[in-house]
This record gives sequence, structure tokens and C-alpha cells, in this order.
Amino acid sequence: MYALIDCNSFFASVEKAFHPGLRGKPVCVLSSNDGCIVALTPEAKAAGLHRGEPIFKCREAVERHHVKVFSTNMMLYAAMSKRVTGIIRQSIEQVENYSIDESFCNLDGYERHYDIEDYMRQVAQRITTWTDIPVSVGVAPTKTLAKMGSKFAKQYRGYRGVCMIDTDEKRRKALELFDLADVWGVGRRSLEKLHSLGVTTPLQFADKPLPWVRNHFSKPGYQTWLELNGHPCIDTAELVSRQSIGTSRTFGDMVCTLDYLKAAVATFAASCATKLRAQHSVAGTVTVFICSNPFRDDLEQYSNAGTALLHVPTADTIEITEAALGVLGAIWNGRILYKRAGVMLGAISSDACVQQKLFDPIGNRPERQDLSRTVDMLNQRYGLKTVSLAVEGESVQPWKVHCDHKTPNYLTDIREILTVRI
DNA sequence: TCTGGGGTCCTAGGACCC
DNA sequence: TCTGGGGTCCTAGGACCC
Repeated sequence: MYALIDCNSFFASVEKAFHPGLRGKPVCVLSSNDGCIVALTPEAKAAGLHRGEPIFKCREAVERHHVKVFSTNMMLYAAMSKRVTGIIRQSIEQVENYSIDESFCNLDGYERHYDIEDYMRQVAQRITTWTDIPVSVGVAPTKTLAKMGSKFAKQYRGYRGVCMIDTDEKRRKALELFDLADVWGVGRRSLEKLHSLGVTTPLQFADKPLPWVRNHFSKPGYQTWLELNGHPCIDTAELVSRQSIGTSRTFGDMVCTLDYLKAAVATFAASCATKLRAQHSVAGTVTVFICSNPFRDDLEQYSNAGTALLHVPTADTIEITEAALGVLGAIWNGRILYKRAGVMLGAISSDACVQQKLFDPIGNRPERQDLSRTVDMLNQRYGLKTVSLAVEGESVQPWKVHCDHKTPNYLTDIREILTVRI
């Protein structure tokens, strides 16, 4: 059996944990640049807000229902996520952190020593007691069914946090009641296709014969079908290192000058390089893209991208930034107001063995690696951007994202630690 | 006025090999 | 005149996830 432990409205719950006055109140968390709603509490949903909605379109509901709005603070959420998974790992041996707010647990063998439902309920209660984050748990023979279970557990209080789908009868009942659109692996396109084939519930899909499934779907659809029928086949084993690394942002204000665009692209390139070094990899390509604001049909539209090959695969901030700025120079068009840009690294491999070039323009690579390592250490110890390239520019620039409602980094920065008055 | 960011996997088709 | 068969690798685009 698998258990899926899912944190309810995770980002919003973290904010509530640090703002106890908000218990029972509507809370939502915005995307980067304070653009769209990305997380919201049931109270905020009841106030008529929806995930994905641009906040400026629902100002009225926000004011009328006194919804508390927060900017996103990923450092804080990541630190809290670590606490939650730490607690899970104390009770369960095989835990996979599937995402920042979800963990799969392999419960093989636990049935011999524990009542699984009780056991998982204890884990859930411990998480909520120690972190103030409410969680929902689904337990089932496959991951797809476990995810369904966790949604039922979230929806109906009667489950007291844990929904077990451990008999065929419960499985069929769950498949009958569950919303097809919410099945893990069924996206917008597959939903349309299933509807056009006359399938409207997960149960109808699960009951289709194998040849029908193979005829209409390829591997992903087939796997979902197997999982819904209780045959585990989806492997979500954690990836040790990423195959591509990117940093991109929608700008706070639109920019047109090349210097600001350079500063943005250099900042993104440095961020990519830092992530790359953290996973002990090197990259072989650097891609840069820039684009105008697609929502402004009164302005000239433009978007372009370009890729540079690195002579020797590298994780060096200076080299990667130089390559990125070279691409920017080639794709930049001076007539445009830009709203978004990004840098992506590809052809990623381990830094343990890198093919060298006989005529390498970088004379002393080990020395440059020491430099990067030192910069990383300084930035880790004294805060982000303690040391950076001059081309990244000053801290206040028009392209920097808006985040007007950001909670301090209570868990990761000693200068921002929570003050409690008694 | 204001509209997110970061990933993975799968497949089909083209280029190329013998 | 008649023009094969069996592979691999790479890439772009689609679909999906959080």
C-alpha cells in the first residue's frame, strides 16, 4: 500500500502558521510579481476566489471579505516543507518527496505491525501539532488511487484526515464519485478526449477493456488505467539531478533599455549557475528568451530566443553569463517594451568528468572553480547576492518583481527571525 | 494599471548508419 | 523496368505535473 500525505492549501497554511490571528479567516498567496492567486484557504474559496485568477480581477471580493493577501515566499515554504517531511521520515522508512507539499510513503510490511489507518492518522496529527500545517492522507494500492484518497480526506471531515481505499468495493465507489478531471494524469486534453468517447467518470474509464484503452491512448493513459484498476505501475522515484535548469521572471515594470535587460539576464544566468553547481553538474548550452507583454495588444509584440554552445561544459557563473549576454545581444530588438525574460541551461552532465578542449580559452579552470565555490559559500553565509557580477546591477531596478505582501524569512535568516511579545 | 515559474516524459518524424 | 530492411539518435512539440 502507498500513502500520499498532502498538505492542505500549503502556501496559505504556512502563512497562517506565522500569523495566528488569521485562524478561520480567508487567506490567499499570490504568484511571483503579485500576479495570480496560487494558493488559497477554503474560506478564501468560499469568498469566491479561484486558483489561477489574476488578483486585480478580484479586488472587490478581496476587500468585501477582508481576504488577507500574501506575496509568495518560496524560501519560507521550502523550509517548512523540510520540517514536515522530517516528521514523516521519523515514522516511515520509505518516503519520496514528490513535491513541496506532497510525499508518497511506501507502507509495505506496515500492515503486519500496525493498523495502517490509525498509524497514518497519528502521523498526520503529529505534523499538525508540531508545524500547524493541516494534512490529508490517502492510502491505497496505487499512487493514483492514493491521490484520490487524499482528496476525499480533504473534502469530507468524517475521514478525520485519512481515507483508505483498501477493498475493491471502496475502490469502485471512489471511482464512481470522483471527478474525472481531478484524476492524476488526466489533463485538459485527455479529459476532452474521454468525454468525446463517452467516458464521464473514472469508473467508466477503469471498466473499459484493455484493447479499447490501447487503441485510444498511449503509454500515459494506459498507466493511469492500470493504476485506477489497482495495478501499481507509476514510478515517481526522485531525480537526483535535473536535466534542465531555468530561471525566468515576469518584470515588475516593462523595460526597454538594453542595460536593464542585461542586468535581468545576468541575474537569471547567475541564479541558474548557482543551481547547477548545487547539484554538481555542468551545462553545455545556454538559452536566453525575451518577450513583450502579450496582454497589451496596443503595443508592438515581439519574442525571440537563442542558444549558445559552451566550448567546454561548465558551471562557471562568468562564462555562463557571458554566453547569455552574447545571445541577448543577438536577439534584442530596440523598439520593444519587454515584460519577461529567462535563461535556461541544457546538455547537463556530471561535473565529475568533463571533456576538455585542447585550446580552451579559460586558462586555469581549477582556479575558476575555486572562485565559484568561494562565492557560493559567501552568499550562503551572508545572504543572497553578497557577491555578484557588476553587470547584474543595483538592487532597485524597474524589472524587479513586485512583492508587496511578503512575510519575512522567519526560518532561514537570523536577521528576520520571528519576534514574540508576551 | 495590474495576468507565475519550474520541471518531466512521451511520441512522431527526420537524419543518419550499415 | 524493377529500387530493402533494420536499426539508432536527436529534436520539437504536446501533454502533464506541482
